[in-house]
Amino acid sequence: MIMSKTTIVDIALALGITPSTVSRALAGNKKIKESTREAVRAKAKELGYERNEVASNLRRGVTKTVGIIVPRINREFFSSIISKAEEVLVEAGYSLLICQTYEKAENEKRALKTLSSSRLAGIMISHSAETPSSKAIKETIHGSKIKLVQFDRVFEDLPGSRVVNDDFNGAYTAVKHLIERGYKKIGAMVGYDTCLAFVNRYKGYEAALKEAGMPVDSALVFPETIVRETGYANAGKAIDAGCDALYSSGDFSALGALECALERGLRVPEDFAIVGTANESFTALTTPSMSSVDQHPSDIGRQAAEAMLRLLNGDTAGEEIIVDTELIVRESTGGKNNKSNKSLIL
Amino acid sequence: MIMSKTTIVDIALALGITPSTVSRALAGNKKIKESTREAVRAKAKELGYERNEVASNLRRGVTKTVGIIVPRINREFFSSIISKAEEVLVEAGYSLLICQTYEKAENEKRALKTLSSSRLAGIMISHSAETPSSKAIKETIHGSKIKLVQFDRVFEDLPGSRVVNDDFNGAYTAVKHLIERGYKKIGAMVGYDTCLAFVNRYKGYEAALKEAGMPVDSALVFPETIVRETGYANAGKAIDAGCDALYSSGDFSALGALECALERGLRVPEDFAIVGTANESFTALTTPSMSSVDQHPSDIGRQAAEAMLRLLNGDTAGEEIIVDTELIVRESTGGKNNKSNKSLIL
DNA sequence: TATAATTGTGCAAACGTTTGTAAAAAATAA
DNA sequence: TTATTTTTTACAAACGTTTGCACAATTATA
Repeated sequence: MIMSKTTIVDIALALGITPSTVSRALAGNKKIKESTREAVRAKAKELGYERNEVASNLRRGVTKTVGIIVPRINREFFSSIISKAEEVLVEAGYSLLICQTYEKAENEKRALKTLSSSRLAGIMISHSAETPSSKAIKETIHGSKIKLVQFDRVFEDLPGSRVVNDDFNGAYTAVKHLIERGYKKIGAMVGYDTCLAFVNRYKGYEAALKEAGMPVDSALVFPETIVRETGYANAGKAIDAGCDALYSSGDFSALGALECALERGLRVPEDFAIVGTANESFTALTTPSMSSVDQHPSDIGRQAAEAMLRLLNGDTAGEEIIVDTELIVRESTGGKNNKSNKSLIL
Repeated sequence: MIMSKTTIVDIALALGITPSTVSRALAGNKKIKESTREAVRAKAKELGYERNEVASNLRRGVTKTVGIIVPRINREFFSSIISKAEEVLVEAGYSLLICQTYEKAENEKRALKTLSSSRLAGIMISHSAETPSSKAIKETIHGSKIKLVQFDRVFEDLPGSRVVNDDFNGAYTAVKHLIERGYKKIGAMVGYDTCLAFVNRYKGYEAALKEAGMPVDSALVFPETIVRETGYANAGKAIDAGCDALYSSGDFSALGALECALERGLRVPEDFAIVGTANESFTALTTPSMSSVDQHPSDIGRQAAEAMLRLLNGDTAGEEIIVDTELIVRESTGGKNNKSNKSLIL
């Protein structure tokens, strides 16, 4: 027995009332008599009624869906953000649509178009590394009531809210830790200067050195070093230049650096120390285990989602939220073999 | 200048034609004169027209959105599936909505309701471990034209397509490998028997032993062992029972087992061998590195998405797709220190 | 030239809901 | 009782698109 979906009209007909009353009753409108509301609810249940969100969305001019745009879904950092954001949004009655850009500006543009076309309530975005400016988003947002929350990788000239790590402090703390452990020549593997997060981390590195009265040597700073291969290669250069420690803007490049140091017969952490960024779960499992700056991606996801809900409720026009970082000290900087890692429970 | 979105009516008015013609022109309908089509396209661009998908969806009775329901997004296995599925679906003009169940049957039910209410074109689902039967899904699907693709964790009494690993063979190959390496008493850490995948893996384990003329001792089989803690605990029991090798249905339990063996002073792989399942990226980084059965999650994601597209196109009523597994041999079973791992490139 | 076939557009209804306004019903006040 | 207020429900339009059918315009056939 194939049955077409029941509508409010079916319910109205069955009860001898009008669709508008049914609609209001189901919405819990106080203007509708308690007894009618009950009758409607009962009949709805009886007929297996399910609201057609599409029709509702069209009429209301906005959906109960939020889109999230990230470079890649299968990156622990992003999937943790998405996971928590989904939890918060679902709790508030919203759904989450995902798009990934693979770091391509072009894909980001396409994703924005799709989301805008679907009249989403809001967009949460972490820009692709290749996106040169906020132009494409500005055009999408302009004149539409769509709400915007940027996280992690943000542009500062866009409306809406932003959620970022305390990147400066994360790097500062990591480098200060290296200094306190007695390392004398500390290099840095950093990212792209189009990206604020990387710039701020570099500043933190610089500040920690200056505070300790140590020179900042640009020959020991390796830009655009965020993958394993470049980490491996540039660690070699750093070692050749006499570094006894490396701060890295990423865990994958730190992993490459660790492999390079070990291959060269250096003892880690006795001869050479490494601290990474992101606290990817694998950092707890390398030998030696790696110190890393945890970015609390779950918190970023929660904060971003909550900021979105506030925008949607009209509670705010935009805010800037800073999520703190946390240095996890492990063997690669002389800590204990702390293999525990929440993300590896299951 | 706040401008409300342009509609096809605006375009029609501007060109002195009707909305229906505009609609057809934009759809590329051949019945519309080439010159009109061009004029419409030009005007649409000029006015910054963007199709209202919501209205389109309502009229057509179906959306261009597919929902995906998984236990957890931030699990490497699932995020890899989602990532590839998203890529395939976007390519075909669909969007992807995500829901996670945290392994709770109740959340799965709610997710299904949401997706059904939003009139999605299809649902891709990997069931929560706690979902006892296909009942909830059956009710959601029943009488609706929504398409269903199950992957990884499936029920066999549901319509639509299924994408699963060759779990039997994955386990069989892994255990056979242990036998060939000379291990004599091989235990198994398996999952829940409500889940077909786990059952099939157990069968593969059993088959490999039988084929080699080795006894299958139920005292060496540890059910419901998929997390690190139970892996650690049950590995202790296995060692006490005289095992010299363990096959595990998961990498996290295998990790626990590895830690247990090392703590007890056993040499891995000389005294004790371990092979896990899923080839999580961390398996390449432990010391010793761990052998594991790769499930090719990306392939699962691609196959599931393509199966969904075929269902949506009406090319098929349902199919069963088997994705092959691949044993990655590393140090924990006497292989070389193969640290390379595609998921760790960046 | 008339007729038929073909091609290109217009008309209007429909998708299922929400909501402003009007009207009916019930309750209260005069 | 009638007038007034309050409560409850109905009416109808709207959201922006798609699409079956009808009709007009054009071209081909007789």
